[in-house]
Amino acid sequence: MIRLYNTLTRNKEPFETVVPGKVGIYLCGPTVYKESHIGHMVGPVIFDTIKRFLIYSGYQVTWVVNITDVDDKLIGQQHERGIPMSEIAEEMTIDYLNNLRALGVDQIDHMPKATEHMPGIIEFTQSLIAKGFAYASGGDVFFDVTKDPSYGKLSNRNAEDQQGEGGGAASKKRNSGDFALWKSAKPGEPAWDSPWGRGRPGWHIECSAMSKALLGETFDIHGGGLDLMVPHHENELAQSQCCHDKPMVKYWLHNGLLRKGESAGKIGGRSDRDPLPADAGGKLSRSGGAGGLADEIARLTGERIRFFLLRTHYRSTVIFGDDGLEEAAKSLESFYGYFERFHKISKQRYFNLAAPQTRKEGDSVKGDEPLLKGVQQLRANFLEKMDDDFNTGGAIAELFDFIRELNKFANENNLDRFAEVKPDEFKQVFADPQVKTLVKATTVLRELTLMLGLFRSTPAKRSGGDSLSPKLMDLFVALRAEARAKKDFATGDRIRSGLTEIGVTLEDKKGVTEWRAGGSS
RNA sequence: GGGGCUGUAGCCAAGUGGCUAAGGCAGCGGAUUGCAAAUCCGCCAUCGUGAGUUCGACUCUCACCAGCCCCUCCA
Repeated sequence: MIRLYNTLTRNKEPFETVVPGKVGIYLCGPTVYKESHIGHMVGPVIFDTIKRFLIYSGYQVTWVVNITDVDDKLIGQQHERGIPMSEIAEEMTIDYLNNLRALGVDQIDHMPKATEHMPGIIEFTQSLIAKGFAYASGGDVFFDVTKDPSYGKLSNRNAEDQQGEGGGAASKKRNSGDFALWKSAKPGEPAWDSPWGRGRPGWHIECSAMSKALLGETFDIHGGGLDLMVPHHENELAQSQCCHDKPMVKYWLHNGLLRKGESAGKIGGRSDRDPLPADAGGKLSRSGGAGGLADEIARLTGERIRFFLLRTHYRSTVIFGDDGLEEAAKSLESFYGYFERFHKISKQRYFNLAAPQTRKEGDSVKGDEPLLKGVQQLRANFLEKMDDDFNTGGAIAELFDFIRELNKFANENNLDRFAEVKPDEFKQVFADPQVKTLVKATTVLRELTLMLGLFRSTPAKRSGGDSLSPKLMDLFVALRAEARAKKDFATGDRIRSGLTEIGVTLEDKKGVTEWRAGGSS
């Protein structure tokens, strides 16, 4: 049974969908006024994983991520850059989509834009006015927070504690905590016709209108960064609930925020003895200059970032820094190393293994071999962790045990001997019972890593560079082999240590020497 | 001031009212290796502090200490 932590109740609750077998998920996406930063990827990566897991568990899932393409910041950019808001939005949406793709996020079903839902937004606003929850005032429309007795329940605050936006609009409001559903346009600002004159939607109303349009009045999961809880989600919740007179969302999920740090230590828990390094900390924000994610991905690879994010529970605060990233890279090497070994032995690519797509299908994979029994136990552990509020960190831990079991099996049965089999003899490899067992067990691993959206295809960069390098390496390896054949180990070691210095690792396996470049960058 | 979160080994990080407190990185010892690398085996924490509840707490309660986030735009 799946359980998840609901921000609304501050408890882990059993997962029961509104409609049996179906799940609707709404995740708050970015305002596309500048390039995205790594923080924007946390929600998408975890929800991409959640969706994969839910599908695997037998649900039919619809996932919506909105794009906010009209808002004050966009207007600010329009003025600053002298380009129409729509062009900026388009440019930054492309940037966002590229980043998502690089991190393996491809499960989103709908990406609605605010500007394409104006009728729904206006209708929603009218409805709130008609029901007495909102009022028009000087071309603006505000939600009256005093009309909603449960206002503030998500963050457990009183309406009085909310500051509201103040500023120029303050004089038009009844209460300082009231927030805008519709904002009148100043000259030169993008605007749409409405019953209250030309203007644009407030920040929160689009999510209420679009989630209603695509997922219905009550849907299952609403996600977003912790920083959106106040006031964005609080206001969304108030609008939708007052408009429909029924709960908007069953489960509110909030992911923790990333902080930036170069060589940062852990956050908290250091008490008196070990204060946070000075270069750690600092929140990520575009207004604070964060961005350039595309470059970062190019430097680190999307898979490493995805793995890094999934290592930790989604609700934790995480410091995004080189220490953690390097550790993630080393961890990934264990997996990549095994995948290569697996290929040499079995002649099959891990990335091509056809694994069970559903839990039920996977349950039916059984075997009496000790390896398979062990692997099934690890799989069960893995799924138990995922069932428990999508504990990807705990689940990944099981994967390391997986790799160890697999390597051990290969060691104990000396399966590396198959690496030297010539292509015309592959038949005997395929027929070998132990190889078959290894393939079967590895397929179970594949089943699980696919769910995390990891190791879906050949790693982007494992060995380095241009076409000349392999040829040069062959030469070095050959020279070293000659030296070693003559017991001239000094020369052999000289070659190896020299290569190590420039980042190339040599591995002497039975009969052959392999080399590896790159690794962590 | 108000609302929340966190504090587990050198570092990162799961988890539980009572079996040996996951896993990773680093380190140490061993198998293997000409030596390495890779792989495998083993070692490495009493869970911020104090008090309470309990037969029993790291896990529950309270206090304290430390850190972080939100209450302004923010994934």
